[in-house]
Amino acid sequence: MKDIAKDLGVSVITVSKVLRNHPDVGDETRKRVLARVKELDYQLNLAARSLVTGRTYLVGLVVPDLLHPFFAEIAKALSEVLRQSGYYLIVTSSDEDPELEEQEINQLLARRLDILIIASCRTTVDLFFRIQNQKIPYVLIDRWLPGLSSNFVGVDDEAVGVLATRHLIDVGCKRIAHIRGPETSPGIRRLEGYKRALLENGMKIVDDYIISERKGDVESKQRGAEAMSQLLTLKARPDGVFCFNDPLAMAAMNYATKRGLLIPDDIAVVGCGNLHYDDSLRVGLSSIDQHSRQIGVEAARITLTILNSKVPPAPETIVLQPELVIRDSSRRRPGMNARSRPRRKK
Amino acid sequence: MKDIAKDLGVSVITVSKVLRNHPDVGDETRKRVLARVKELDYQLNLAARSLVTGRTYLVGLVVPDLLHPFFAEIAKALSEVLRQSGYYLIVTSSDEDPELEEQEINQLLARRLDILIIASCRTTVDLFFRIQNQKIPYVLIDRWLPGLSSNFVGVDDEAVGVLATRHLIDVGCKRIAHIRGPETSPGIRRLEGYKRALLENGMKIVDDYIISERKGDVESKQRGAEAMSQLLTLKARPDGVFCFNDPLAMAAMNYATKRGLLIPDDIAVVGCGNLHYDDSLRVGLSSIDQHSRQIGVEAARITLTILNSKVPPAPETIVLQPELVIRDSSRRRPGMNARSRPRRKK
DNA sequence: ACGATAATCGGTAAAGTTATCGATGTCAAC
DNA sequence: GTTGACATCGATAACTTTACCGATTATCGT
Repeated sequence: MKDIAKDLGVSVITVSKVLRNHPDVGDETRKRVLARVKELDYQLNLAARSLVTGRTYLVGLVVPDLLHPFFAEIAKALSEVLRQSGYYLIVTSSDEDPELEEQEINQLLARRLDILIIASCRTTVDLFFRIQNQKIPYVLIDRWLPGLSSNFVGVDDEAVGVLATRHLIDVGCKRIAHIRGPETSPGIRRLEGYKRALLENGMKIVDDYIISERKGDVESKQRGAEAMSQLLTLKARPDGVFCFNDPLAMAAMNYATKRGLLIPDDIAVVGCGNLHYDDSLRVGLSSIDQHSRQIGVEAARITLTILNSKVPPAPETIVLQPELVIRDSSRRRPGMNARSRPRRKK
Repeated sequence: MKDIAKDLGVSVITVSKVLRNHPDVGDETRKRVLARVKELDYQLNLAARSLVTGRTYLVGLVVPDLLHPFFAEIAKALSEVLRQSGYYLIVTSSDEDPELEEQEINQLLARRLDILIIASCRTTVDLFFRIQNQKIPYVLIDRWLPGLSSNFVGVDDEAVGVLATRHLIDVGCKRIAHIRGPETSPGIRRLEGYKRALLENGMKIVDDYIISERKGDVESKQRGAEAMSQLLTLKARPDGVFCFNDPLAMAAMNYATKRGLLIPDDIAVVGCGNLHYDDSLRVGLSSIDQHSRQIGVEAARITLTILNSKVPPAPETIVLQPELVIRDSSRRRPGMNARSRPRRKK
């Protein structure tokens, strides 16, 4: 900038104004500056600007897993919307590790991002108070924490559990299992929904039918298979399973099929996520759509509202209603369910 | 930092040294500083540091589509490796739009990232010369451009085409089609591999069997269906298809199945990407593994080499060899191929 | 006790940009 | 000719941190 100013016989300030489209500069001068800028293909230093303005135009996104289509879709939607307002996304993955998540967030705080969007795998609120201390706003997505009043965008996870379980009941399942998710709000609430649906329909909650996540479970392929294997050893074998998410459901179905069971006749399956490949699977997977893209869009909207307002607005909470998408994995063919057709051997 | 220094009666410089683990400071002082830092939970301003040191410890990643598991996996691997050396990833998506890619890259240049990693959808090299002008190093992944000597990590795409096509020939296909990818190096080279394999086996190249991508094609679900539909109208219907990637292959298979064809008996299919759900599909999808994770790891390695060396090292090129993974979509059951079994009515 | 070496600390300047406000010039209106 | 309004431009200081080198003290061998 100094060079350009010297070359043109104007001041650095004027050059700066041109670069910011500040009206306070003559047409003639503006043209000359822009010409020289292009000539040198000069690149502004945004780090220096940030230092002065106190804004980085960077939005941090912390997710447990970038590979999971659910989060990838949110990231994509966020990125698209924010870009239009000149904000950029810096994405980090916590790998479902609370420690790592803390480190990542510290790093983002040090970089003075304008705002953070977090799908947290933490179970305590202390870290978020620290964020608030730094006066950096944040929006939670997918998962919230009790005792924390903050912006939140996600799906009604209890409704997810109810919807899936009730559907299994509707198609005639009598012994419904649940392969549950982690100890964060979606895992907890979907379990609650599952329980509520059972109770509302006069069914008992059987502990053996609820498969918990063990620590260090990451690979859903293996976990789904193991969970299903565990269910199949039970004396009163379940005839329906609600799985926390689609990858788990897929793995569970694969295992059941390999063991010779028919889906949905022997055991019906419902997942969650409504991933794009759900209807191309060996057996089309019934799933609960949680509107991932919409979550991203809404989070972006809240983000922009916060960034554009002088004083921090009151926390906003957006809870989307999930939708059931029925496919073959839970479609009982009439007169063709487990009770009416000859039993198969093992 | 000024406050901390004043509180403790030391200079700002000393505080700065402590924060950087500089040895040039006494144990006693170091402890006192660290204590006060924790007390105020003071956050370093990395933007200011960048201004002075000229390094941001940020790595830019530009991909055409974050949702595509291939790129998501690369992003994840990159992020994991780079993090260990204190570098962070800032990811942007170009949506396969060369214009948008240029804007994104400009933005990243202005932010003075230490290095860029790019899966470019551009067909000209001018932009890359501009990057070189800014003295910012970059690594290309997945796609390269002719006339550009730069770092590159990717798979041998001609081998991909040869491997897939030769396999289809091996299982007895006589009329092999190719649903091709975009006009970037992988699309071009895989097509070349396809052609070479045909010629080497004395087969003719039939233009009608090569389905090109039309401009603005993004949704592979629809494109796969349309491409397959186009192939099925041909008088001499193909009995094998090599698809540019797995999502395309999946959509093509779905369409063929819906039209009553049997896979692989009526038409065999091979994709590319070896995605994790490939063996859970209605018909397990044979695919070419392009070692996505490995690409990420190697790119990270090169990146770190560049960042750690004083003078820019000579460009490095890493070409991984693809691997064929055979599943049902191309497994001809003996005595059960299209020629030996009774024809079905359309 | 002396100089030499090492350990510890700090002063100065600089990095690239922008906010704020004051200065100058022009022109029309009265 | 004075006033006011408007357009255009620039000087100063500030944002936070670090590189470089010089200054001070402590330690030690002889």
